[in-house]
Amino acid sequence: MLKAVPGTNDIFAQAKEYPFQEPVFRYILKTAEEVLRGAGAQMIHTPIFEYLEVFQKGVGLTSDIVVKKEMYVLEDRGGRLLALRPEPTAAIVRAYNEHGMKVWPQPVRLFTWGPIFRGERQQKGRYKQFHQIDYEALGLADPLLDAEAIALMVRIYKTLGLKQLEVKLGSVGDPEDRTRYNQYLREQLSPFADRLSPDSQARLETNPMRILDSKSETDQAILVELKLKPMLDFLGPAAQAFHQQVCAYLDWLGVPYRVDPSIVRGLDYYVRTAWEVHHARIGAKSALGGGGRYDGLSEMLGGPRVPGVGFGIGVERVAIALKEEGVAVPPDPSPILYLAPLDEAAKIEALALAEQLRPKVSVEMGYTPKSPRKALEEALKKGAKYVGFLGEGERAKGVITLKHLESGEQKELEPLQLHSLFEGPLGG
RNA sequence: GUGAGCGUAGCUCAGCCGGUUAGAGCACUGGUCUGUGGAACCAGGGGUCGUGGGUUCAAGUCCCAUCGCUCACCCCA
Repeated sequence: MLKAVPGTNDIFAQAKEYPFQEPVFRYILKTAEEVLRGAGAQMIHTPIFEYLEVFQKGVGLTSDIVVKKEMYVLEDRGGRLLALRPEPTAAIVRAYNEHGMKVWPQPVRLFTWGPIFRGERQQKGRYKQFHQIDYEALGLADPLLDAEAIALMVRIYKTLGLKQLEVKLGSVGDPEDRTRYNQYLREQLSPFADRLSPDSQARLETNPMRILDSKSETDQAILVELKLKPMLDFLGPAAQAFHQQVCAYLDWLGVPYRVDPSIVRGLDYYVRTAWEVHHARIGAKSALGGGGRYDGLSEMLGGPRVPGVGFGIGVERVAIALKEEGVAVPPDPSPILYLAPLDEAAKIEALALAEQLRPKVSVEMGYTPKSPRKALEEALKKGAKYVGFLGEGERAKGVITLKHLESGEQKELEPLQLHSLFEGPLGG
């Protein structure tokens, strides 16, 4: 039998894996949408695939997404290469440029949500197709926007009911700063090159900063031994001031964070502010989401200089965190009325009545005639408020028998009376 | 790509030292109960025991291979 691709999930209410239940996803998306709309951001949906170049250039040639070939690439009829989006930011910047949003009042603040694709092997909290909520503030390079983005992100988590959060804030500096830092790291680490893990030896050339968060024990031992200075010590005056301003704004807002000098982002386009929000119990990957500033991204895509800051929230990881913290998620709504046909002829009568009452009243029905007892049990399982019986007796009198499940009260009503009953504030 | 653990009903699992016709609970359908409350009892449907090969009089059980799943590494959400 064919199965879903490993690392992808069917998301529906009864799904066995708790976090991947549709009501949980809806709760997360709805909450995020309320927070972000409430903050004046506007929803945008970009296609889930773009020309490959958008992500190649946007994400950076030394990023793992490109280097390790984690993008799903497809070929269009004309031979153009397309890619399923491995992250949303580059596509949003592309859209900003394509639609001339630079003439709008700046900053332009956008958000989106949807599936993201990366060719990775599945494990807990990591999937080939996962979902992100994404927020971007474009067109203005002000640390106030960085602080606001962090505050909004934290607000989303808190509104959802999460408590065990930690914001790790750092700065990756400006490109010049990073060049100086990488140079410093190469100088310090080169003498130990042969003792480094193979991965890290390669990184020594391409991106020495990545060595810093290597999980290899020998690498870490070397790092500890060398007492390397953190990136933050290499910030130029501008980046330094910017970082301090972000911190000051966060202090002013009362948003708790911890400065983490070792924060390194996986995507090449980040400059200055970089942060991650972590949660205690998500499995090996504890990041609930991350964000940063990417002032150079637009130019990498061949556009004008457009500063920007934004974040991505991993929906699956938030779902796992909600489960771990035991946060109750609103269930699917129950029907108000359950119509129970008691014989064959009543089936169409029930459906016709349901159609008349819908959509004002949420009506479900039994599609197979059953004994009143069975019908009652089914209505209870569905969580209905009322049961309407339609059978021989009702047909003769032109009524339906309506029973209120909680009180047990029951009366025979004509269809018109039924309509007016549900006119009322709660449906009686 | 690498490593480890696990594959028996839709789900959770039991199945001893290899031994007759492969089991339980949940879920589903029906009956007890022919027009009234989630129960209980009874019955029923549902299985290529992941797949292929080997050992054996005999394999769900032992051996080999293979596939799948999960977790972890790398890295990220």
